[in-house]
Amino acid sequence: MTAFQLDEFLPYRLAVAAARVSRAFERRYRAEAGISVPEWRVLAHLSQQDEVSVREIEARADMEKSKVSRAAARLESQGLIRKQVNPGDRRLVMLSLTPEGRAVMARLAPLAQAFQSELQALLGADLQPFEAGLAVIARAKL
Amino acid sequence: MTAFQLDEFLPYRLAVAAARVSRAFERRYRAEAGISVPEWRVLAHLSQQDEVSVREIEARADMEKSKVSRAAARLESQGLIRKQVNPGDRRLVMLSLTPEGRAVMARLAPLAQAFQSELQALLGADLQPFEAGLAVIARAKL
DNA sequence: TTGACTTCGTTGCAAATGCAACAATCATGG
DNA sequence: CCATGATTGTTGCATTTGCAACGAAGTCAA
Repeated sequence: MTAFQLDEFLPYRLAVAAARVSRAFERRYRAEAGISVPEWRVLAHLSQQDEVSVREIEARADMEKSKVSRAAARLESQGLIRKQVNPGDRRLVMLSLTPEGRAVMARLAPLAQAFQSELQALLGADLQPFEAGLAVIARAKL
Repeated sequence: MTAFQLDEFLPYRLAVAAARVSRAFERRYRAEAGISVPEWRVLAHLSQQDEVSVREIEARADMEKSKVSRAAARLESQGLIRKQVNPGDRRLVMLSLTPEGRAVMARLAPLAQAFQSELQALLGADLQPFEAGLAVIARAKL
């Protein structure tokens, strides 16, 4: 039996790559806006959809609802988002960007674009299949 | 200005994919051996190299040294690894598998192989470029 | 309407985490 | 030899995390 090789183990390599990329990008927006990863994700979600409930972010952003809830609380106390109870279904809390939050995203979006471009250049010809792989994994039932 | 699309943001997609894969695999070895992700990583490293210091694992496994240190402490108290001071350089702590640890890895390695095969099948023709992408990211200076 | 059940978001709590500080050890230059 | 600085691993501490429990709100059927 050949010994197990962690170096060639896909979940491991994927985790390491993701952590590296995440940390690198986090350094940039942390320096620019002083927010954490969960906060960034919530802001980013809100920037592409005006009113989103905690539940929806949980489902789409791969975050525990308590994580979303706490990130939202911090963002609210920083004045970047607003939380309001949905009148139609009072269990739902609708999150939306304040003008300050919108301004922060306006500064962050170019950073994100630039970082993405770096990554794309790095991947070169492998970019398309790489993205396809990510899509497959995101959809797969594991 | 086109709105920022989190769905198409590579770091985000990579993080989500990695987290999904990690959680899925963790469920399996957790059920089989009752260990955590950091503990699995340490064990796996030790199974491919007999004696490894905390420092080496830190460097290669993308883990904080305190994380490695604590995972090693737990594994030692479970009787899966042994810690001994390196006589040549007494700052170094050499970690190695006990027979019990080796037995656990013997049960876990086939699980890992099976999981890897699933992933490879999932990725299909995209596998090679996908792995190439991971390698590029792992090497890149971000 | 009532009562049982579900869904949503928050919170308590124990565990995990990252970072800085630290002691122990080693290396290096004088 | 000594003194200074670097390296290694552990620990203290504040923060973050995941999970379960919970209250509030909604649904549905009888």
